[in-house]
Amino acid sequence: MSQDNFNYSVSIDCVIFGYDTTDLKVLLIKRGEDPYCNYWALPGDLIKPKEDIDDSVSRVLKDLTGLSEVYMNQVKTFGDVGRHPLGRVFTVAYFSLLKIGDYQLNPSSFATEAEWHSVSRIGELAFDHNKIFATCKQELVNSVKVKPIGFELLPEEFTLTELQNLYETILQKTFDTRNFRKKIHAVGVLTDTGNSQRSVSHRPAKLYRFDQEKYMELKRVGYSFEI
Amino acid sequence: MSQDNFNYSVSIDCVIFGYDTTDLKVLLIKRGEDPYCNYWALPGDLIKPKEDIDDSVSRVLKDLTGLSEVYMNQVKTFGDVGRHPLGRVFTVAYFSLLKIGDYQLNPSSFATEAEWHSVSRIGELAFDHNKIFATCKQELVNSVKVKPIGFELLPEEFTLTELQNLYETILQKTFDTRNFRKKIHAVGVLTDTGNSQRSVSHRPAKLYRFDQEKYMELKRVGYSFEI
DNA sequence: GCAAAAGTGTTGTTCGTACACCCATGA
DNA sequence: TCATGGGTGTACGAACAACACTTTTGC
Repeated sequence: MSQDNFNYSVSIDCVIFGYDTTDLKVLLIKRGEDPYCNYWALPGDLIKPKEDIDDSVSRVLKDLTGLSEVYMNQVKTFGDVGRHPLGRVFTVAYFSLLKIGDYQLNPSSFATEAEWHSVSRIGELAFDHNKIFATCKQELVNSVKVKPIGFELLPEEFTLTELQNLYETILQKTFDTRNFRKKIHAVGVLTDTGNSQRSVSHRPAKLYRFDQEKYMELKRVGYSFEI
Repeated sequence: MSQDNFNYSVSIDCVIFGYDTTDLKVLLIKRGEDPYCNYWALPGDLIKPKEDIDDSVSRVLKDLTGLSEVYMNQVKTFGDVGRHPLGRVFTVAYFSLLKIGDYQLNPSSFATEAEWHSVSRIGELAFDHNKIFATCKQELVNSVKVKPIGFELLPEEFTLTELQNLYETILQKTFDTRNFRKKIHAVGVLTDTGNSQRSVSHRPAKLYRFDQEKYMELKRVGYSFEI
């Protein structure tokens, strides 16, 4: 293997999902330079020479949102010959999930502008980012059916109605309230916090918390979640 | 983005599965050069400058086995800083499935030696190939539960017992014969060929064929298979 | 007391699982 | 005729889907 073989560039791109009580959103940045200047794009960056792939994603997430320990999941690598006008750039696509309330735009971010967009209203993105986005959204749908990752999108304490709305939004279908609650309780990864909603003009809902330990235990014994 | 950013190399590696009536196998090559000279390794190659990722995999498969149109599936990209001693090499891992009877080692292959190994008896492989292999094997297990890809590993015409053995081997569990057949027939992607086994010293089994069209139709209407 | 969302149980149906015997062939 | 694997149906229990009314709060 000669030096001639080290001619490529590799980046990561990240489909960052958030959820704000009614709507599934994705965080996009507006590009400030060519190519695709002024287009909305997925946040991403070139991988640095001494940086593992996952670390590169963590860095981008941290720079952009200020958050560490964000849920993330490698989805697929895109590398078609013509996908980047400046040369052969491979990109490793991830999706990640964050609690939208925790997020604050980092003003020193490399992007000129970052904004949440409804996943149902995404226009034409830079590069092949529409394709990447579609793939990652599908992967979110597949994952959410089988792993209890929905919690990553909700605040620490949440009501069962909020959880149900989240699942209905992502999976684009409705659930029967009673059956949904039965199923969730059967899974057994929720803890009743003892708290309730306050100052709502109807019967206040109980607040629950996701129990990471119970989930780990279930995973250990080979449990498979299915909503 | 300056020229300085085009310093990396990208390869594909392929976990090629085959099945020979009792055993799930993987095709490994023996490396003829350093690093890891004389180690068994996953077949793979650097991606060429004008070659899409999938095309690169097809090329490697064709060179090695003579086969085109082999089932293949991108699994994950590995790119840890130290994974390759000669520089920063990312590798996109695929698994693929082929009918072991169709395979003939191409004598002009780039490998010094290629050989089927039982998946249960894999030694220490070159680079991080043990990790890649484990990831791909797990992905095969996940996929086979939910997509009828098992057929890719069997000859054109096969018996239900062969199919059951295949699933039992991959999933490492046993199925009740009657229940297995009920489920397979319910899926409805098998066609009775009208043929039977010949010259077996017991009641000859019917031969079935996988019906690609019926499968496509099911996929179109949003069907989800579950064995 | 009324509007608004929270919360809760039962029943019928479907699906999965467990289980044992006769059949067709070659030797 | 015997050895070998091929092929089939039923009954029970578990899981899932459908469905309506009472409760708690703010105004």
